[in-house]
Amino acid sequence: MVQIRLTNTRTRRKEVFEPLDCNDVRLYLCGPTVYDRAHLGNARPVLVFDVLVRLLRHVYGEDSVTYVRNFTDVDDKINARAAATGRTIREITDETIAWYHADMDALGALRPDHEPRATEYIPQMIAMIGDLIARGNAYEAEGHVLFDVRSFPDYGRLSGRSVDDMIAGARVEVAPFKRDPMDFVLWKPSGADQPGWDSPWGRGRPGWHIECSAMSEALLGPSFDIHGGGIDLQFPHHENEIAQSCCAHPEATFANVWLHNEMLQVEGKKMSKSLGNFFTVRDLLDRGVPGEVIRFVMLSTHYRKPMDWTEVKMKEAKAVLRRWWDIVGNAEPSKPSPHVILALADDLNTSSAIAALHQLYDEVRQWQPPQVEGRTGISSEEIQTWIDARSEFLASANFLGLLTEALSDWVKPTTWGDDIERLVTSICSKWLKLRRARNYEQADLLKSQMRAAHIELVAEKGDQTNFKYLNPYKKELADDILQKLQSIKESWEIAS
RNA sequence: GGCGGGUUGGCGGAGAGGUUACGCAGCGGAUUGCAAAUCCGUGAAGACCGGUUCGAUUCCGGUACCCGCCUCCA
Repeated sequence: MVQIRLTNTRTRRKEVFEPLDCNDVRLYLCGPTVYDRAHLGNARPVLVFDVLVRLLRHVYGEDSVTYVRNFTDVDDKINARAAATGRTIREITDETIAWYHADMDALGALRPDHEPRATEYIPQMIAMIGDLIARGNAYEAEGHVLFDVRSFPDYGRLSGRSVDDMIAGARVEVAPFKRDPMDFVLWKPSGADQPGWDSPWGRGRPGWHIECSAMSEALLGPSFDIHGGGIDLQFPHHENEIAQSCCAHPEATFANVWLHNEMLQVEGKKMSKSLGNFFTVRDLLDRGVPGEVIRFVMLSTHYRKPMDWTEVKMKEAKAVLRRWWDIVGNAEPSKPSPHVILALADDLNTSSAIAALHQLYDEVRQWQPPQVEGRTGISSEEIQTWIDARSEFLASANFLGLLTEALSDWVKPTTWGDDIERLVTSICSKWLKLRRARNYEQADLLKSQMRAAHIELVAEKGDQTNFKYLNPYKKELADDILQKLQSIKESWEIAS
Protein backbone atom coordinates (compact mmCIF):
# COMPACT_ATOMS: atom_id res chain seq x y z
CA MET A 1 0.00 0.00 0.00
CA VAL A 2 1.21 3.48 -0.84
CA GLN A 3 2.45 5.30 2.21
CA ILE A 4 0.99 8.78 2.50
CA ARG A 5 2.87 11.45 4.40
CA LEU A 6 1.30 14.72 5.44
CA THR A 7 2.58 17.75 7.27
CA ASN A 8 0.59 17.93 10.49
CA THR A 9 0.30 21.49 11.75
CA ARG A 10 -0.40 20.13 15.22
CA THR A 11 3.01 18.48 15.48
CA ARG A 12 4.76 20.69 12.92
CA ARG A 13 6.16 17.61 11.26
CA LYS A 14 5.67 15.53 8.18
CA GLU A 15 4.19 12.27 9.42
CA VAL A 16 3.13 8.96 7.95
CA PHE A 17 -0.64 9.03 7.71
CA GLU A 18 -2.37 6.24 9.63
CA PRO A 19 -6.16 6.36 9.46
CA LEU A 20 -8.22 5.51 12.52
CA ASP A 21 -10.22 3.14 10.33
CA CYS A 22 -8.90 2.05 6.92
CA ASN A 23 -12.45 1.38 5.81
CA ASP A 24 -13.66 4.85 6.66
CA VAL A 25 -11.10 7.62 6.38
CA ARG A 26 -12.78 10.80 7.61
CA LEU A 27 -11.98 14.39 6.65
CA TYR A 28 -13.47 17.76 7.45
CA LEU A 29 -12.77 20.96 5.56
CA CYS A 30 -13.94 24.35 6.76
CA GLY A 31 -16.21 25.67 4.05
CA PRO A 32 -17.39 29.13 3.13
CA THR A 33 -19.62 31.62 4.86
CA VAL A 34 -22.30 31.99 2.25
CA TYR A 35 -22.97 35.66 1.75
CA ASP A 36 -21.16 36.29 -1.54
CA ARG A 37 -19.31 34.71 -4.46
CA ALA A 38 -16.25 32.69 -3.51
CA HIS A 39 -13.08 34.65 -4.13
CA LEU A 40 -10.05 33.05 -5.69
CA GLY A 41 -8.42 32.35 -2.32
CA ASN A 42 -11.42 30.27 -1.32
CA ALA A 43 -10.63 27.87 -4.12
CA ARG A 44 -7.22 26.90 -2.79
CA PRO A 45 -8.20 24.69 0.17
CA VAL A 46 -10.99 23.20 -1.93
CA LEU A 47 -8.52 22.08 -4.59
CA VAL A 48 -5.99 20.89 -2.04
CA PHE A 49 -8.63 18.72 -0.40
CA ASP A 50 -9.92 17.61 -3.77
CA VAL A 51 -6.52 16.14 -4.59
CA LEU A 52 -6.22 14.69 -1.09
CA VAL A 53 -9.58 12.95 -1.35
CA ARG A 54 -8.73 11.52 -4.77
CA LEU A 55 -5.49 10.19 -3.33
CA LEU A 56 -7.15 8.68 -0.25
CA ARG A 57 -9.82 7.01 -2.39
CA HIS A 58 -7.10 5.59 -4.60
CA VAL A 59 -5.19 4.18 -1.65
CA TYR A 60 -8.00 3.08 0.68
CA GLY A 61 -10.79 2.41 -1.79
CA GLU A 62 -13.52 4.43 -3.47
CA ASP A 63 -16.03 3.83 -0.69
CA SER A 64 -13.65 4.14 2.22
CA VAL A 65 -13.46 7.90 2.51
CA THR A 66 -15.95 10.34 4.02
CA TYR A 67 -15.39 13.95 3.07
CA VAL A 68 -17.35 16.69 4.86
CA ARG A 69 -17.32 20.38 4.02
CA ASN A 70 -19.70 22.74 5.75
CA PHE A 71 -21.62 25.83 4.74
CA THR A 72 -21.75 28.58 7.34
CA ASP A 73 -25.20 30.00 6.78
CA VAL A 74 -25.64 31.89 10.03
CA ASP A 75 -23.34 34.85 10.37
CA ASP A 76 -23.50 38.57 10.88
CA LYS A 77 -22.19 39.23 7.38
CA ILE A 78 -25.22 37.39 6.03
CA ASN A 79 -27.52 39.36 8.34
CA ALA A 80 -25.96 42.58 7.10
CA ARG A 81 -26.46 41.54 3.50
CA ALA A 82 -30.08 40.68 4.18
CA ALA A 83 -30.70 44.00 5.87
CA ALA A 84 -29.03 45.88 3.02
CA THR A 85 -30.91 44.13 0.22
CA GLY A 86 -34.25 43.47 1.86
CA ARG A 87 -34.00 39.81 0.94
CA THR A 88 -34.41 36.95 3.33
CA ILE A 89 -31.42 35.16 4.78
CA ARG A 90 -32.52 31.91 3.26
CA GLU A 91 -32.74 33.44 -0.21
CA ILE A 92 -29.24 34.80 0.10
CA THR A 93 -27.69 31.64 1.46
CA ASP A 94 -29.48 29.37 -1.04
CA GLU A 95 -28.35 31.52 -3.91
CA THR A 96 -24.78 31.73 -2.66
CA ILE A 97 -24.58 27.98 -2.16
CA ALA A 98 -25.73 27.44 -5.74
CA TRP A 99 -23.03 29.86 -6.94
CA TYR A 100 -20.45 28.10 -4.85
CA HIS A 101 -21.35 24.74 -6.34
CA ALA A 102 -21.25 26.10 -9.86
CA ASP A 103 -17.89 27.79 -9.34
CA MET A 104 -16.18 24.85 -7.65
CA ASP A 105 -17.63 22.45 -10.21
CA ALA A 106 -16.05 24.62 -12.90
CA LEU A 107 -12.67 23.95 -11.29
CA GLY A 108 -13.25 20.22 -11.42
CA ALA A 109 -13.55 19.89 -7.65
CA LEU A 110 -15.50 16.84 -6.53
CA ARG A 111 -18.49 17.46 -4.30
CA PRO A 112 -17.98 16.32 -0.71
CA ASP A 113 -20.01 13.43 0.67
CA HIS A 114 -21.75 15.75 3.12
CA GLU A 115 -22.22 19.50 2.96
CA PRO A 116 -23.95 20.32 6.23
CA ARG A 117 -25.46 23.76 6.78
CA ALA A 118 -24.93 25.27 10.20
CA THR A 119 -28.62 26.10 10.56
CA GLU A 120 -29.47 22.41 10.30
CA TYR A 121 -27.35 21.55 13.33
CA ILE A 122 -28.53 24.09 15.89
CA PRO A 123 -29.87 21.44 18.32
CA GLN A 124 -26.52 19.65 18.27
CA MET A 125 -24.74 22.94 18.97
CA ILE A 126 -27.08 23.73 21.86
CA ALA A 127 -26.49 20.27 23.27
CA MET A 128 -22.73 20.65 23.04
CA ILE A 129 -22.82 24.08 24.66
CA GLY A 130 -24.96 22.71 27.50
CA ASP A 131 -22.48 19.92 27.93
CA LEU A 132 -19.57 22.35 28.09
CA ILE A 133 -21.34 24.36 30.80
CA ALA A 134 -22.03 21.18 32.77
CA ARG A 135 -18.38 20.19 32.54
CA GLY A 136 -17.25 23.56 33.77
CA ASN A 137 -15.68 24.69 30.49
CA ALA A 138 -18.22 27.37 29.68
CA TYR A 139 -20.31 29.92 31.54
CA GLU A 140 -23.31 32.10 30.96
CA ALA A 141 -23.05 35.87 31.21
CA GLU A 142 -25.58 38.50 30.17
CA GLY A 143 -27.36 36.23 27.70
CA HIS A 144 -24.10 35.02 26.23
CA VAL A 145 -22.39 31.70 26.72
CA LEU A 146 -18.63 31.93 26.73
CA PHE A 147 -15.92 29.33 26.57
CA ASP A 148 -13.52 29.56 29.49
CA VAL A 149 -10.08 29.26 27.88
CA ARG A 150 -8.37 28.90 31.27
CA SER A 151 -10.25 25.65 31.77
CA PHE A 152 -8.41 24.06 28.85
CA PRO A 153 -4.67 23.90 29.52
CA ASP A 154 -3.83 23.07 25.89
CA TYR A 155 -5.47 26.23 24.61
CA GLY A 156 -3.03 27.83 22.12
CA ARG A 157 -1.10 24.67 21.41
CA LEU A 158 -2.13 24.30 17.77
CA SER A 159 -1.05 27.81 16.87
CA GLY A 160 1.91 27.92 19.23
CA ARG A 161 0.67 30.78 21.36
CA SER A 162 0.21 31.21 25.04
CA VAL A 163 -2.90 32.81 26.44
CA ASP A 164 -0.77 35.28 28.38
CA ASP A 165 1.17 36.39 25.30
CA MET A 166 -2.00 36.89 23.37
CA ILE A 167 -3.54 39.02 26.04
CA ALA A 168 -0.38 41.12 26.12
CA GLY A 169 -0.59 41.80 22.41
CA ALA A 170 -4.37 41.98 22.12
CA ARG A 171 -5.73 44.86 20.13
CA VAL A 172 -9.39 44.22 20.70
CA GLU A 173 -11.59 45.73 23.28
CA VAL A 174 -12.78 43.14 25.69
CA ALA A 175 -16.42 42.66 26.60
CA PRO A 176 -16.79 43.42 30.30
CA PHE A 177 -18.63 40.20 31.08
CA LYS A 178 -15.72 37.98 30.01
CA ARG A 179 -13.83 36.22 32.79
CA ASP A 180 -10.73 36.21 30.62
CA PRO A 181 -10.09 38.44 27.63
CA MET A 182 -9.47 35.42 25.40
CA ASP A 183 -12.77 33.74 26.22
CA PHE A 184 -14.85 33.36 23.08
CA VAL A 185 -18.53 33.24 22.34
CA LEU A 186 -20.43 29.97 22.03
CA TRP A 187 -23.88 31.52 22.01
CA LYS A 188 -25.08 35.09 21.73
CA PRO A 189 -28.47 36.72 22.11
CA SER A 190 -30.44 37.76 19.03
CA GLY A 191 -32.58 40.84 18.70
CA ALA A 192 -36.02 40.61 17.14
CA ASP A 193 -34.66 41.47 13.71
CA GLN A 194 -31.88 38.89 13.86
CA PRO A 195 -32.11 35.17 13.20
CA GLY A 196 -32.44 33.26 16.43
CA TRP A 197 -33.32 29.96 18.00
CA ASP A 198 -34.73 29.20 21.43
CA SER A 199 -32.19 27.87 23.86
CA PRO A 200 -31.75 27.42 27.62
CA TRP A 201 -30.03 30.81 27.52
CA GLY A 202 -32.79 32.59 25.69
CA ARG A 203 -33.39 33.26 22.01
CA GLY A 204 -30.06 33.57 20.28
CA ARG A 205 -27.64 32.26 17.71
CA PRO A 206 -24.40 30.31 17.80
CA GLY A 207 -20.93 31.77 17.75
CA TRP A 208 -18.86 30.99 14.70
CA HIS A 209 -16.67 28.16 15.98
CA ILE A 210 -19.19 25.84 17.58
CA GLU A 211 -20.78 24.78 14.30
CA CYS A 212 -17.69 22.94 13.09
CA SER A 213 -17.34 21.11 16.40
CA ALA A 214 -20.99 20.07 16.34
CA MET A 215 -21.16 19.11 12.67
CA SER A 216 -17.89 17.19 12.56
CA GLU A 217 -19.03 15.22 15.58
CA ALA A 218 -22.44 14.52 14.08
CA LEU A 219 -21.06 13.35 10.73
CA LEU A 220 -17.61 11.97 11.54
CA GLY A 221 -17.68 11.22 15.26
CA PRO A 222 -15.67 12.80 18.08
CA SER A 223 -12.41 11.44 16.63
CA PHE A 224 -11.57 11.62 12.96
CA ASP A 225 -8.56 11.77 10.69
CA ILE A 226 -7.96 15.04 8.92
CA HIS A 227 -9.17 18.58 9.44
CA GLY A 228 -8.16 21.36 7.13
CA GLY A 229 -8.48 24.91 6.00
CA GLY A 230 -6.44 28.02 5.29
CA ILE A 231 -3.59 28.83 7.63
CA ASP A 232 -5.46 31.97 8.69
CA LEU A 233 -8.02 29.70 10.36
CA GLN A 234 -5.40 28.14 12.57
CA PHE A 235 -6.07 30.85 15.09
CA PRO A 236 -8.60 31.46 16.42
CA HIS A 237 -11.06 29.25 14.58
CA HIS A 238 -9.31 25.89 14.77
CA GLU A 239 -7.88 26.57 18.19
CA ASN A 240 -11.40 27.19 19.43
CA GLU A 241 -12.79 24.13 17.72
CA ILE A 242 -10.19 22.01 19.47
CA ALA A 243 -11.02 23.58 22.83
CA GLN A 244 -14.74 22.93 22.38
CA SER A 245 -14.49 19.41 21.01
CA CYS A 246 -11.76 18.17 23.28
CA CYS A 247 -13.51 19.50 26.39
CA ALA A 248 -16.84 18.03 25.31
CA HIS A 249 -15.14 14.70 24.57
CA PRO A 250 -12.04 14.32 26.73
CA GLU A 251 -11.88 10.65 25.75
CA ALA A 252 -11.59 11.44 22.04
CA THR A 253 -8.78 12.93 19.94
CA PHE A 254 -10.86 15.20 17.70
CA ALA A 255 -8.78 15.66 14.50
CA ASN A 256 -5.55 13.68 14.34
CA VAL A 257 -4.00 15.55 11.46
CA TRP A 258 -4.36 19.27 10.79
CA LEU A 259 -3.65 20.45 7.28
CA HIS A 260 -3.31 24.14 6.56
CA ASN A 261 -2.69 25.72 3.20
CA GLU A 262 -0.77 28.97 2.85
CA MET A 263 -2.42 32.10 1.54
CA LEU A 264 -2.92 33.25 -2.00
CA GLN A 265 -1.50 36.49 -3.31
CA VAL A 266 -2.12 38.34 -6.52
CA GLU A 267 0.89 39.64 -8.46
CA GLY A 268 2.91 39.54 -5.24
CA LYS A 269 0.39 41.35 -3.09
CA LYS A 270 -2.32 40.33 -0.73
CA MET A 271 -5.65 40.15 -2.48
CA SER A 272 -7.77 42.93 -1.08
CA LYS A 273 -10.56 45.18 -2.17
CA SER A 274 -8.58 48.29 -1.30
CA LEU A 275 -5.71 47.32 -3.61
CA GLY A 276 -8.20 46.68 -6.38
CA ASN A 277 -6.83 43.19 -7.00
CA PHE A 278 -9.72 41.36 -5.41
CA PHE A 279 -11.59 38.97 -7.64
CA THR A 280 -13.80 35.95 -7.47
CA VAL A 281 -13.56 32.63 -9.24
CA ARG A 282 -16.55 33.70 -11.28
CA ASP A 283 -14.79 36.91 -12.37
CA LEU A 284 -12.01 34.81 -13.87
CA LEU A 285 -14.37 32.36 -15.52
CA ASP A 286 -16.35 35.22 -17.01
CA ARG A 287 -13.16 36.72 -18.35
CA GLY A 288 -12.70 33.53 -20.31
CA VAL A 289 -10.10 31.92 -18.08
CA PRO A 290 -10.95 28.21 -18.25
CA GLY A 291 -11.56 26.46 -14.95
CA GLU A 292 -8.97 23.89 -15.93
CA VAL A 293 -6.36 26.64 -16.23
CA ILE A 294 -7.23 27.96 -12.77
CA ARG A 295 -6.92 24.46 -11.42
CA PHE A 296 -3.56 23.91 -13.09
CA VAL A 297 -2.12 27.16 -11.76
CA MET A 298 -3.35 26.38 -8.25
CA LEU A 299 -1.82 22.93 -8.30
CA SER A 300 1.50 24.12 -9.65
CA THR A 301 2.47 25.54 -6.26
CA HIS A 302 2.77 23.33 -3.21
CA TYR A 303 -0.09 23.97 -0.79
CA ARG A 304 2.15 24.93 2.13
CA LYS A 305 3.78 27.76 0.24
CA PRO A 306 2.27 31.12 -0.45
CA MET A 307 0.86 31.04 -3.95
CA ASP A 308 1.16 34.01 -6.23
CA TRP A 309 -1.57 34.34 -8.85
CA THR A 310 -0.20 36.05 -11.96
CA GLU A 311 -1.25 36.65 -15.55
CA VAL A 312 2.01 35.05 -16.72
CA LYS A 313 1.27 31.81 -14.90
CA MET A 314 -2.18 31.74 -16.40
CA LYS A 315 -0.85 32.08 -19.94
CA GLU A 316 1.79 29.42 -19.38
CA ALA A 317 -0.74 27.02 -17.92
CA LYS A 318 -3.02 27.55 -20.87
CA ALA A 319 -0.26 26.83 -23.37
CA VAL A 320 0.78 23.68 -21.54
CA LEU A 321 -2.76 22.36 -21.29
CA ARG A 322 -3.39 23.02 -24.96
CA ARG A 323 -0.32 20.98 -25.88
CA TRP A 324 -1.39 18.21 -23.56
CA TRP A 325 -4.88 18.10 -24.98
CA ASP A 326 -3.39 17.91 -28.48
CA ILE A 327 -1.75 14.56 -27.91
CA VAL A 328 -4.58 12.98 -25.95
CA GLY A 329 -6.76 12.37 -28.98
CA ASN A 330 -9.19 9.53 -28.41
CA ALA A 331 -7.05 7.82 -25.81
CA GLU A 332 -8.64 5.76 -23.06
CA PRO A 333 -7.17 6.31 -19.60
CA SER A 334 -5.38 3.31 -18.10
CA LYS A 335 -3.71 3.53 -14.69
CA PRO A 336 -2.07 6.63 -13.26
CA SER A 337 1.72 6.59 -13.20
CA PRO A 338 3.34 5.63 -9.89
CA HIS A 339 5.45 8.76 -10.23
CA VAL A 340 2.35 10.91 -9.94
CA ILE A 341 0.92 8.90 -7.07
CA LEU A 342 4.20 8.95 -5.15
CA ALA A 343 4.58 12.69 -5.64
CA LEU A 344 1.12 13.24 -4.20
CA ALA A 345 1.68 10.76 -1.39
CA ASP A 346 4.62 12.90 -0.31
CA ASP A 347 2.63 15.64 1.39
CA LEU A 348 0.51 16.35 -1.70
CA ASN A 349 3.38 17.55 -3.83
CA THR A 350 1.21 18.62 -6.74
CA SER A 351 4.03 20.62 -8.26
CA SER A 352 6.18 17.53 -8.46
CA ALA A 353 3.22 15.55 -9.81
CA ILE A 354 2.86 18.06 -12.63
CA ALA A 355 6.58 17.69 -13.37
CA ALA A 356 5.93 13.95 -13.67
CA LEU A 357 3.15 14.69 -16.14
CA HIS A 358 5.60 16.66 -18.27
CA GLN A 359 7.83 13.62 -18.41
CA LEU A 360 4.95 11.34 -19.34
CA TYR A 361 4.06 13.80 -22.07
CA ASP A 362 7.60 13.58 -23.44
CA GLU A 363 7.31 9.81 -23.56
CA VAL A 364 4.10 9.99 -25.54
CA ARG A 365 5.70 12.40 -28.00
CA GLN A 366 8.68 10.15 -28.36
CA TRP A 367 6.56 7.28 -29.63
CA GLN A 368 3.99 9.21 -31.57
CA PRO A 369 3.64 7.59 -35.02
CA PRO A 370 4.44 10.66 -37.15
CA GLN A 371 7.68 11.00 -35.24
CA VAL A 372 8.51 7.35 -35.51
CA GLU A 373 7.53 7.27 -39.17
CA GLY A 374 10.15 9.87 -39.89
CA ARG A 375 12.97 7.56 -38.92
CA THR A 376 12.14 4.00 -39.88
CA GLY A 377 9.24 1.71 -40.35
CA ILE A 378 6.92 1.46 -37.37
CA SER A 379 6.61 -1.82 -35.63
CA SER A 380 3.40 -2.81 -33.96
CA GLU A 381 5.32 -2.83 -30.70
CA GLU A 382 6.12 0.81 -31.17
CA ILE A 383 2.51 1.62 -31.86
CA GLN A 384 1.50 -0.25 -28.73
CA THR A 385 4.13 1.60 -26.69
CA TRP A 386 2.69 4.85 -27.90
CA ILE A 387 -0.88 3.84 -27.09
CA ASP A 388 0.13 2.68 -23.64
CA ALA A 389 2.12 5.82 -22.92
CA ARG A 390 -0.79 7.97 -23.99
CA SER A 391 -3.25 6.08 -21.81
CA GLU A 392 -0.98 6.36 -18.82
CA PHE A 393 -0.46 10.06 -19.43
CA LEU A 394 -4.19 10.65 -19.63
CA ALA A 395 -4.95 8.59 -16.53
CA SER A 396 -2.27 10.45 -14.62
CA ALA A 397 -3.60 13.83 -15.65
CA ASN A 398 -7.12 12.70 -14.80
CA PHE A 399 -5.90 11.75 -11.35
CA LEU A 400 -5.09 15.40 -10.77
CA GLY A 401 -8.46 16.35 -12.22
CA LEU A 402 -6.86 17.59 -15.44
CA LEU A 403 -7.70 16.66 -19.05
CA THR A 404 -11.13 15.50 -17.95
CA GLU A 405 -14.19 15.60 -20.14
CA ALA A 406 -15.91 17.87 -17.64
CA LEU A 407 -13.30 20.62 -18.06
CA SER A 408 -12.73 20.19 -21.77
CA ASP A 409 -15.11 22.78 -23.20
CA TRP A 410 -12.49 25.41 -23.69
CA VAL A 411 -10.36 23.30 -26.01
CA LYS A 412 -13.26 22.23 -28.17
CA PRO A 413 -13.70 24.13 -31.41
CA THR A 414 -15.85 27.17 -30.94
CA THR A 415 -18.94 27.31 -33.03
CA TRP A 416 -19.60 30.74 -34.42
CA GLY A 417 -22.52 29.74 -36.53
CA ASP A 418 -22.84 28.35 -40.05
CA ASP A 419 -22.56 31.72 -41.78
CA ILE A 420 -19.15 32.46 -40.39
CA GLU A 421 -17.86 28.96 -40.85
CA ARG A 422 -18.96 28.78 -44.48
CA LEU A 423 -17.23 32.09 -45.18
CA VAL A 424 -14.05 31.02 -43.47
CA THR A 425 -13.96 27.79 -45.42
CA SER A 426 -14.27 29.53 -48.76
CA ILE A 427 -11.68 32.13 -47.84
CA CYS A 428 -9.33 29.37 -46.75
CA SER A 429 -9.56 27.74 -50.14
CA LYS A 430 -8.90 31.07 -51.83
CA TRP A 431 -5.79 31.46 -49.68
CA LEU A 432 -4.66 27.97 -50.58
CA LYS A 433 -5.09 28.77 -54.29
CA LEU A 434 -2.97 31.89 -53.95
CA ARG A 435 -0.26 29.97 -52.16
CA ARG A 436 -0.30 27.18 -54.71
CA ALA A 437 0.12 29.81 -57.37
CA ARG A 438 3.01 31.19 -55.33
CA ASN A 439 1.29 34.51 -55.23
CA TYR A 440 2.62 35.16 -51.75
CA GLU A 441 2.15 38.90 -51.80
CA GLN A 442 -1.57 38.48 -52.24
CA ALA A 443 -1.68 35.56 -49.82
CA ASP A 444 -0.07 37.64 -47.08
CA LEU A 445 -2.45 40.49 -47.75
CA LEU A 446 -5.42 38.17 -47.33
CA LYS A 447 -3.86 36.74 -44.21
CA SER A 448 -3.47 40.13 -42.60
CA GLN A 449 -7.03 41.06 -43.51
CA MET A 450 -8.22 37.89 -41.87
CA ARG A 451 -6.22 38.71 -38.80
CA ALA A 452 -8.17 41.94 -38.58
CA ALA A 453 -11.27 39.76 -38.60
CA HIS A 454 -9.91 37.90 -35.58
CA ILE A 455 -8.93 34.81 -37.56
CA GLU A 456 -5.42 33.47 -38.05
CA LEU A 457 -4.75 31.48 -41.21
CA VAL A 458 -2.26 28.70 -40.71
CA ALA A 459 -0.43 26.68 -43.35
CA GLU A 460 0.03 23.04 -42.55
CA LYS A 461 2.04 20.22 -43.96
CA GLY A 462 0.69 18.36 -46.95
CA ASP A 463 -0.71 21.39 -48.77
CA GLN A 464 -3.36 21.98 -46.13
CA THR A 465 -4.86 25.11 -44.67
CA ASN A 466 -6.06 25.52 -41.17
CA PHE A 467 -7.33 28.46 -39.19
CA LYS A 468 -7.96 29.46 -35.63
CA TYR A 469 -10.02 32.08 -33.94
CA LEU A 470 -7.91 34.64 -32.13
CA ASN A 471 -10.54 35.45 -29.51
CA PRO A 472 -12.44 32.22 -29.13
CA TYR A 473 -14.37 33.37 -26.09
CA LYS A 474 -15.55 36.77 -27.18
CA LYS A 475 -18.88 35.79 -28.60
CA GLU A 476 -19.76 39.46 -28.87
CA LEU A 477 -17.33 39.70 -31.77
CA ALA A 478 -19.50 37.48 -33.93
CA ASP A 479 -21.26 40.33 -35.74
CA ASP A 480 -18.00 42.13 -36.36
CA ILE A 481 -16.37 38.97 -37.69
CA LEU A 482 -19.27 38.17 -39.96
CA GLN A 483 -19.25 41.66 -41.39
CA LYS A 484 -15.52 41.66 -42.03
CA LEU A 485 -15.60 38.23 -43.62
CA GLN A 486 -18.34 39.30 -45.96
CA SER A 487 -16.41 42.33 -47.10
CA ILE A 488 -13.27 40.24 -47.55
CA LYS A 489 -15.24 37.78 -49.63
CA GLU A 490 -16.62 40.54 -51.81
CA SER A 491 -13.34 42.34 -52.31
CA TRP A 492 -11.57 39.15 -53.29
CA GLU A 493 -14.49 38.08 -55.46
CA ILE A 494 -14.72 34.72 -53.82
CA ALA A 495 -17.59 32.60 -55.04
CA SER A 496 -19.82 31.07 -52.45
C1' G B 1 4.93 43.42 20.86
C1' G B 2 3.78 37.83 20.12
C1' C B 3 3.45 33.67 16.49
C1' G B 4 4.42 31.60 11.72
C1' G B 5 6.11 31.30 6.49
C1' G B 6 9.45 32.74 2.70
C1' U B 7 14.27 34.30 0.05
C1' U B 8 16.63 28.83 -5.67
C1' G B 9 19.05 30.25 -12.70
C1' G B 10 15.78 35.92 -17.02
C1' C B 11 10.67 34.28 -14.90
C1' G B 12 7.81 30.36 -12.35
C1' G B 13 8.81 26.27 -9.21
C1' A B 14 10.43 21.11 -6.69
C1' G B 15 13.48 17.45 -4.47
C1' A B 16 17.92 15.87 -2.33
C1' G B 17 24.21 16.46 2.38
C1' G B 18 27.95 14.52 -2.85
C1' U B 19 24.87 12.48 -9.12
C1' U B 20 19.95 16.44 -15.07
C1' A B 21 14.29 18.55 -11.19
C1' C B 22 10.62 20.30 -14.21
C1' G B 23 8.01 24.26 -17.07
C1' C B 24 8.26 29.03 -19.65
C1' A B 25 11.47 32.37 -21.99
C1' G B 26 16.58 32.64 -24.38
C1' C B 27 20.26 30.71 -27.70
C1' G B 28 21.78 27.08 -31.90
C1' G B 29 19.65 23.75 -35.47
C1' A B 30 15.56 21.04 -38.37
C1' U B 31 11.02 22.20 -40.80
C1' U B 32 8.54 26.58 -43.32
C1' G B 33 7.62 31.11 -49.46
C1' C B 34 6.78 34.05 -44.65
C1' A B 35 4.63 32.96 -40.10
C1' A B 36 2.56 29.75 -36.45
C1' A B 37 2.87 25.02 -34.45
C1' U B 38 6.15 21.00 -33.78
C1' C B 39 10.89 18.46 -33.22
C1' C B 40 16.35 18.06 -31.79
C1' G B 41 20.25 20.30 -28.94
C1' U B 42 22.02 23.89 -25.21
C1' G B 43 23.92 27.72 -21.46
C1' A B 44 22.08 29.46 -16.73
C1' A B 45 20.79 29.07 -9.65
C1' G B 46 20.01 28.69 -4.51
C1' A B 47 19.85 36.65 -0.20
C1' C B 48 24.21 37.66 3.13
C1' C B 49 27.81 36.23 7.19
C1' G B 50 29.60 32.39 10.18
C1' G B 51 29.57 27.07 11.97
C1' U B 52 29.32 21.50 11.45
C1' U B 53 31.34 18.19 7.47
C1' C B 54 36.09 15.12 3.33
C1' G B 55 31.98 17.84 0.95
C1' A B 56 26.06 22.31 1.93
C1' U B 57 22.04 25.44 -2.18
C1' U B 58 20.33 21.18 1.26
C1' C B 59 21.85 20.71 8.59
C1' C B 60 22.87 24.63 12.78
C1' G B 61 23.41 29.93 14.41
C1' G B 62 23.11 35.01 13.15
C1' U B 63 21.96 39.32 9.72
C1' A B 64 19.00 41.59 5.95
C1' C B 65 14.72 41.87 3.19
C1' C B 66 9.61 40.14 1.89
C1' C B 67 4.88 38.11 3.35
C1' G B 68 0.99 36.38 6.53
C1' C B 69 -1.64 35.79 11.24
C1' C B 70 -2.76 37.78 16.22
C1' U B 71 -10.02 41.53 14.47
C1' C B 72 -14.10 38.94 9.90
C1' C B 73 -11.25 36.11 6.38
C1' A B 74 -9.47 30.02 2.95
